[in-house]
Amino acid sequence: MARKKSQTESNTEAAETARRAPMRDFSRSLPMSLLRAREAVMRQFRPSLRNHGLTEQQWRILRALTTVDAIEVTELARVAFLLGPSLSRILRDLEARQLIERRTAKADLRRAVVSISAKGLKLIEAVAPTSEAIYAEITSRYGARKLAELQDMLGVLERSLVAMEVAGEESGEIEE
Amino acid sequence: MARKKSQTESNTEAAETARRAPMRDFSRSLPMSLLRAREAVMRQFRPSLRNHGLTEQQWRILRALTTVDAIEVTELARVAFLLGPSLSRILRDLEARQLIERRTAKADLRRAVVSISAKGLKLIEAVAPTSEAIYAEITSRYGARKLAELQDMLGVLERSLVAMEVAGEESGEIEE
DNA sequence: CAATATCACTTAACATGTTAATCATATTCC
DNA sequence: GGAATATGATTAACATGTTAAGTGATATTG
Repeated sequence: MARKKSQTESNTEAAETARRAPMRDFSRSLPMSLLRAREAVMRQFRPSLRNHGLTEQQWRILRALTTVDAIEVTELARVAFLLGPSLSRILRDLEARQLIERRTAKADLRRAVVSISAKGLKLIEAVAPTSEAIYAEITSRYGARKLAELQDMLGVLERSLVAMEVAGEESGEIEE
Repeated sequence: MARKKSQTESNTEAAETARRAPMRDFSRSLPMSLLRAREAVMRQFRPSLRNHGLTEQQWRILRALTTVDAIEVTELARVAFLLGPSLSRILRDLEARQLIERRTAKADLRRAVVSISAKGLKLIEAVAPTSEAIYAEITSRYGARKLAELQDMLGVLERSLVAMEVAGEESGEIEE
């Protein structure tokens, strides 16, 4: 875990040292690499979405809804990769803004079925050109082939971790 | 785009169709690939961190602090890849839990300098073995070489987007 | 068929992400 | 030197991430 300073230290000097060569190892961890890469990508999209009054997650949901006639909430959560509570809140807001429509399944009153509204479709169509242009620019800068390869590798990584059971509960907190 | 149902459809059937082959294209976008990969990785670490009363971000901060004697808040934000407001809140909490120490720079009263406390170091040392074991397991499953290659590609992606000015303000919009 | 478990959300509570505004100190420029 | 401006950090406000608990509907079981 990177050697620490040893004895009597001057903090000013240490701060200067840190400014010059700061924590190479730490910032190279896999989670950090993924986080920074994703942030670099999303930084490109956010301003455009914001101009249309949409957050990243709201856009994910509307975008997903354009590819189906209707979909149940749980399935939508899976596809848009959102947790239930987040999705619940966002759907409430999108429904209030009349960008989506929601109704209850007749066969099972527990289930709600969601679909995009005409207004929602119009909004998506307004945003899509810019988004696609940005995506094309990213692809062009990074290289289409390399991009496909990267996504393959990410998919493999994801699948190789699915089987890996969560290792967390080492120290016995068995109760409950 | 996954063929849609054709004519007279019962919504139940449509939902079933979506369950089987849902939105391949959408879930293959780069942001989604990165998000899912990162989530797959973090899912391994979160339970262990949680057992020690730490969130992912709190751990990032403490971990970063172990590699320096002291560091200014802005620099810490850069290294731990957190926005100022998030860091501000987290530092307040970590300070209240006496896991870090904070003091004001003598030369510039605006700047705060943060360092990890003995208690914080002890906590990190308690978490580190499990974290390192998980990281080793991930590396082993995915392959060390492949992992290094993936991180290289992520770094290249990140750097190739830095130059890409944010769309929506085509370098025109100078001030205000 | 009634008690119970399970399921599909939804709410609650707290932590962080994100942008804008604020506050105090530093720096610049006249 | 002092007003204008810039900078470091925090606070505010709102949206989402995350886990736990709640609610109503459906499935299971005895």
